[in-house]
Amino acid sequence: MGITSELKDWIGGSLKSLYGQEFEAGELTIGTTKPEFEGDYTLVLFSFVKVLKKSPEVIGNEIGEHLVARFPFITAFNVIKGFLNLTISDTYWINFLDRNFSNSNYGKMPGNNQMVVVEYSSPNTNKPLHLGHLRNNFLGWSVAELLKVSGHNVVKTSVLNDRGIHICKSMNSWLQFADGATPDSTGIKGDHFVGDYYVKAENTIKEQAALILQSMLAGNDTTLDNEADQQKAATLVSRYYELSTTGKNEAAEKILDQLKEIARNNTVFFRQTQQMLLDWEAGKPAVRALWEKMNGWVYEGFNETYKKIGSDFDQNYFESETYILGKEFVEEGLKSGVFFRKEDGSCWIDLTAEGLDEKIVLRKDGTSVYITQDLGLADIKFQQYKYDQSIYVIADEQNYHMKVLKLILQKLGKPYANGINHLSYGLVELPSGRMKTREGTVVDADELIEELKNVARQKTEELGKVKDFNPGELNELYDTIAIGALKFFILRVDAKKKMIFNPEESIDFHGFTGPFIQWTHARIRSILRKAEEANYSTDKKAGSLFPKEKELIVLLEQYGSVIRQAVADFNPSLLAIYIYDLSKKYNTFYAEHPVMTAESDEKKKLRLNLCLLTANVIASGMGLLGIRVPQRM
RNA sequence: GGCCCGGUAGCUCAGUUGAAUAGAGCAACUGCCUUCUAAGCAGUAGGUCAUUGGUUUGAAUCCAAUCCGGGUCACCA
Repeated sequence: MGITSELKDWIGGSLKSLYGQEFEAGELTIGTTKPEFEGDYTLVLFSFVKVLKKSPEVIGNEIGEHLVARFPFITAFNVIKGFLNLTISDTYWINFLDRNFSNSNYGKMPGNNQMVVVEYSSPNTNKPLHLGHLRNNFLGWSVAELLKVSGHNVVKTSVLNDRGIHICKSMNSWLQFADGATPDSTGIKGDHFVGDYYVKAENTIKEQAALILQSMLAGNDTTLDNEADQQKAATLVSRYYELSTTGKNEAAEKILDQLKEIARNNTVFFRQTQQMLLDWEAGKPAVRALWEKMNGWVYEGFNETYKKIGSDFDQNYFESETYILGKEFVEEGLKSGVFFRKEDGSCWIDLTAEGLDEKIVLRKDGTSVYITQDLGLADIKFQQYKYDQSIYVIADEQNYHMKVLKLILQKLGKPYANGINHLSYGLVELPSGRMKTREGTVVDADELIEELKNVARQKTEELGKVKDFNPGELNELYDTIAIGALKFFILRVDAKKKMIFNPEESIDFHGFTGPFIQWTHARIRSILRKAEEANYSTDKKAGSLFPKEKELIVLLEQYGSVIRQAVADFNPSLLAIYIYDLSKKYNTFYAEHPVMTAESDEKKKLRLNLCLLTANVIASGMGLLGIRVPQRM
């Protein structure tokens, strides 16, 4: 189970027999001993002082003596201030290493029959994936793997946002500007190809809107095609002039924004796009065919990128199929009084008692809104998988939405509501702030990976350690390093926090990075290959450990508890940090102790086992982050 | 404005449910490759943990207030 919980058991036993007091495991604070003190693990004594009415020194000595007398694996103790430092015997650690060095399942937990659905990625089909999507993909994939390794059954799902006004913009743009061009005819990757037409659409709307705005400000509103807009615009324009002539520029700006919005909605291009959406909903064959064709291009592009970054899904849901869902929920909610209908026919839920607002669940025209669709999808997922937990990997912009989703399902008395969890992650920002598609400040996923591959190639050629690799092997290595650098860079930071990506400084290959860990692994493999060539083997067992050897084993022993913590918190960064610490520790050990030329056979054997277990834990841990480790680099 | 999240070294980030002198990497400086891969190791320097007050044997961590930054409160998804 892990040395820490074992120690807690032992200490709990000592406390009971010494003082007749029961303590819960949570009441015992145990951590690794700071390097400047003697010992391996440390118990904090302050919390016992009040209950036991003795000084920490006395308590520490009494517990220490009791433990040393009862457990041969605890060989020594010392009490400094309020801390009891315990030394675990070398034999304990050597035995641990013996038991696990060749255990290929080290760190894995047995199955627990829990079903977990993880929804992640969920892109729009009108533009290629960018850095923000990557964080989502890496997190979702890694959390799913962490759940698997800790014994859960996992289904990875994705919702493709494949319909809506944004998709129609790309379609309309393609019709007007493409002249029949396709990804094949141009050689452009499908998702980028469609994304380019989306950008063209936005630019067209912007240009047309600018003209309309100009004309509105000149007092000419005939370009607006309905009276309501004309009146609204006229009022806003006069207010705008009023504010700007009296120097209230900030308020005037806000009015101008509203006018811009009206102008956008009145452009010919936008009107056409709206009509297209209506035609799509009516099932007009030509529009549907175009829609399918263009989405097909995007999927081809996505699949290529997914393959490159290692994302995979057991089940795809399509918004074009789910957007009508959830209406039966509304009926059900109205009947049970959880929802109510307003005069205009729209349906709502009142969440003010929970400190939230009223939330609409059905439009007055009877169509579903976002939250309604999600209610329906949650239900479909449950029917399909009978999940114990359903995890949504979604950016923290949607914290409120997810809170509402769970709350509504709870109010409707759905048994699966409590299993809904939001893995909320912060946005990836540039030093200049948020990435914006409209402003072209988005870091494209494919381009970024290509750049990193180039850096990997350059660096590898410089070092010249794999000159015998063939082109295929080299390409695979560059992929491994580039994706490793990128994934580690993103996964090493706490998902909840927003992170800043600086494209100038780009992603490093030294220090606290993926390539450093990959290189450490390659370095270990190199030793292990040498040992294999030498056909080395012995039955001799070492009897004692050097500090660097012991520290490494102590760290290796913690792998399982790190995984448990990472799963419990849905937080792969704990694992990333751990693997880095382990690599760092190994390199320190490496610099101090030779393996193949060790001072004795038993030391050589011990260190080879240490190398093997370290390599296995690095490979397995990196695997859980979705990062491959090379044999050589 | 209501609600939510954040503020730790020049920069990017750690800091489990409060515990010993707040840690890494990058950038700067010093050593170390005829010995298992130097994408490394060892070391130096760098901090008013946003501010103020409180709780506690003990606070970066908990509480309150203030300041700064972000998100959200759509018949968009």
